Amino acid sequence: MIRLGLCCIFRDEPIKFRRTTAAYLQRQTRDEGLRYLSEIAAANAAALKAALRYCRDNGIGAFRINSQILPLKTHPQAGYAVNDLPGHARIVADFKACGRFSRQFDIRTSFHPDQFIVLSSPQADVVRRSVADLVYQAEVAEWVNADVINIHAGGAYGDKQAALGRLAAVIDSLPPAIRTRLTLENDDRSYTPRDLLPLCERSGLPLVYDVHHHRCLPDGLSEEMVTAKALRTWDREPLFHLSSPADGWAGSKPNRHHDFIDPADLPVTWLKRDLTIDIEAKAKEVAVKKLLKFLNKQGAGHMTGQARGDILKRGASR
DNA sequence: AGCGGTCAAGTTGAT
DNA sequence: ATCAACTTGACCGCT
Repeated sequence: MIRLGLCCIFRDEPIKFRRTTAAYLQRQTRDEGLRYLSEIAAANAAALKAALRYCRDNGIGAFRINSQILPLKTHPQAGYAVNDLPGHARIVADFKACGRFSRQFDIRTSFHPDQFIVLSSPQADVVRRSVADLVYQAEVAEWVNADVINIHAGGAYGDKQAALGRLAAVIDSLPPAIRTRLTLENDDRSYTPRDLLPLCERSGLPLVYDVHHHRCLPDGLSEEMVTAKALRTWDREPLFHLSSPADGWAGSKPNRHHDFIDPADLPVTWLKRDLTIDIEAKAKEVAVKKLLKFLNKQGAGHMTGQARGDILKRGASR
């Protein structure tokens, strides 16, 4: 029932995604740069396939794809169209093969555009560039069968309600490829579940409930309450986030992520339901496998007969 | 071959 | 007023 998700990269497994920098590209001719970007894109499509295969083979049910899978795609100078890349047909075909693999083995994929993607900004150009990046990520999402593009609400600018109003207006203007995948996540600085739930309910956007952020920035709503409300914003399998604090809850910086997940940080109300939990832990696949092992043991421990093993959608022991 | 400074972008909050 | 912290390494220039 529960599936655990791995975020973007591996700690031990030799699966790497490549990148480059604008400075490096700008020292070359346009053609040389595009050839280089094409190599990286092809390598990243291969790495994604390897990542999905790893997930399948290790009982990991979801994989978050780094937003730099096509590096510098929308950079003002170094940016490019897919069709500019030499061998683009093959590259797109490779990504689409990842999409078929994802469907075939039920490995859910998602995107999490980084902090520069801000739809609530009062600066029109910031919003324009953010939307351009979402267009790119939605294009790749179509290829690879990703059903979630998850963003934060952005800055508060001293007036959260005004910022949320701008956000809602931008959301309404987005093309379907983005709109149908877009989700909102509570953050640990400005926007709590209490802030976001009304917008989610009104705009029909699912809430990606990050319980770690909620613990860092509480809003008076209980975890049980937010869990229940967030579940209702989803028209498909919900996706939540989980992490543990690096130095414990009493440490100086509880918002920093630990290498692993302390099972005590997993809300009990999340168990035994259809749910994707993205594991934000620095030990990456090692941390996911460790939690899977714990949950399997746990599931077998307090359940009997037919229910045995059903706690997890995908078993860890293969 | 290996090391380490640097990397497109926005916003906040700590100093 | 400046700058690290967010996700987090991987890359590229230099020795």
